Amino acid sequence: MIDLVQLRREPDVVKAALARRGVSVAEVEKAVALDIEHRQLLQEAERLRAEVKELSRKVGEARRNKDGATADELTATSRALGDDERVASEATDLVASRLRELLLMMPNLPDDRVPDGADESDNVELRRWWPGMDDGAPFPSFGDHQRVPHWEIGRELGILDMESGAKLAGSMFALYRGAGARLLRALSSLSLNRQSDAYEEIRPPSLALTETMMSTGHLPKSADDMYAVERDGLWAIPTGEVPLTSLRRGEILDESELPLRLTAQTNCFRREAGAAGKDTRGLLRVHEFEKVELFAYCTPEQADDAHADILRRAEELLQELGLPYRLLNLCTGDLGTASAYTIDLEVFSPGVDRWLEVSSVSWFRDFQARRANVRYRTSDGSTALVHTVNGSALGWARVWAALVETYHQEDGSVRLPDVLASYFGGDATIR
RNA sequence: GGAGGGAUGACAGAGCGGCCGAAUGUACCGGUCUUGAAAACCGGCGUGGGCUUGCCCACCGUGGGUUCAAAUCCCACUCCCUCCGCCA
Repeated sequence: MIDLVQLRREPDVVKAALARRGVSVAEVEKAVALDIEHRQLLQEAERLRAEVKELSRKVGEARRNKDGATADELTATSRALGDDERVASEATDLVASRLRELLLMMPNLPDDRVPDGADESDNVELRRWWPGMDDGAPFPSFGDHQRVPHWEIGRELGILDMESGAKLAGSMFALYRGAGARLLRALSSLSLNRQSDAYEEIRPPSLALTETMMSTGHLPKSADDMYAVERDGLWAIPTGEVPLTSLRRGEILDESELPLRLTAQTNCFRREAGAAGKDTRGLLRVHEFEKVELFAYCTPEQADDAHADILRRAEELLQELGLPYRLLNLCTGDLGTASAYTIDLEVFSPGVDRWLEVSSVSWFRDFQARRANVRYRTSDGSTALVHTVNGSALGWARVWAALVETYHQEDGSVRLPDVLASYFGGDATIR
């Protein structure tokens, strides 16, 4: 949620920033007007309530003094005022909830570093990495044996069975088997092992309350993209970010705890509404995938470092796996609702000949912290909202795809990088 | 799923419907004392919001209700504990 105080103080700044993200000026002005109206109503309601309280105090006093006549008179007056108070309060609450609804639908203010743009085609590529580039090697030219899509390799080797996934849960659900399943497990283990020096490992529930989903900004705006367990009022988490951000919801952290870094491996559920049929072959886009998330609560001053640390760790994993990738600075049109600044990592898939998003490293400023009400105690004793940052390290379905294609041998086997060998009993070749 | 008990400030723990935003203890912060520390003593010590910055309002698990007045009474829900049932 954006900062109401900032909206009051510098409405033009907010209007300009949100206009970059396609929020109309009229929308912002409506919020400003509702805020003014709300405060006026609030003053009146509180004035009446103060009077009722004062009268009630006097009623009690009169009763103690056995002055029944005065007490009855005051009671009557207070009762009438109470009716007025109720009306005023209801009017106040109505405006407050309208304002809240409006604010909940508004996206975060984009950072200055975010380029303007309409959609993903306007994202700005920052740089690329590939094995050997430091020694002057060119971007790899992939052989014909690497130009085979992962779903074909997966079927050939019996390690990926999309048909069975569909049989069990419908299309766009994957089923890994044998070495394919083991590879998935190895990737999560590898990542979690790499993060253990600085990030506490968490195993959160896969389902979340509506309130939990609200805190990250996934609800109310993106309800159609979430799986709902309606009967119990729960939602399947689309990312580990959801439970991690709410882990300390409503709490005041001590500044000495920050940055508080957490990591979690979770399954991520996404309905991908409207995506049916497009770029959905194999593992390109699935309804459920495994991901390791990195997350930090931090002070505003720590946010840049925390963001850089997550990005570095995600990059290091891709480098260890030897997969070429690129970094994109997301433009205003592609930025997630809650994010102020996001760097995407895309791995290259030679078999599909496309770049695949495997991580989004985002800084949310205090947008999520305001919704989740996570604050910290500063050294001078006051409280302030924390900043949240998070990123994947990594989303495994697409990494799995890129690995299988990149390391596909001419003889049809897949020889995985040595870093994974220990997870395969020493020989990470799938035949 | 059934029966019972509970939920109050950082923690522990009081709180006959009316000077209760809340006793007391611990922790914490400041001070006195001390060579220093401990102990003792003194003082301070929740979070939001509004505006005329001095006041007002809200918050005692959550949401309703009763009342002139609710931490306190009523209803529903959630969570925790104990017991029974079921179960990976």
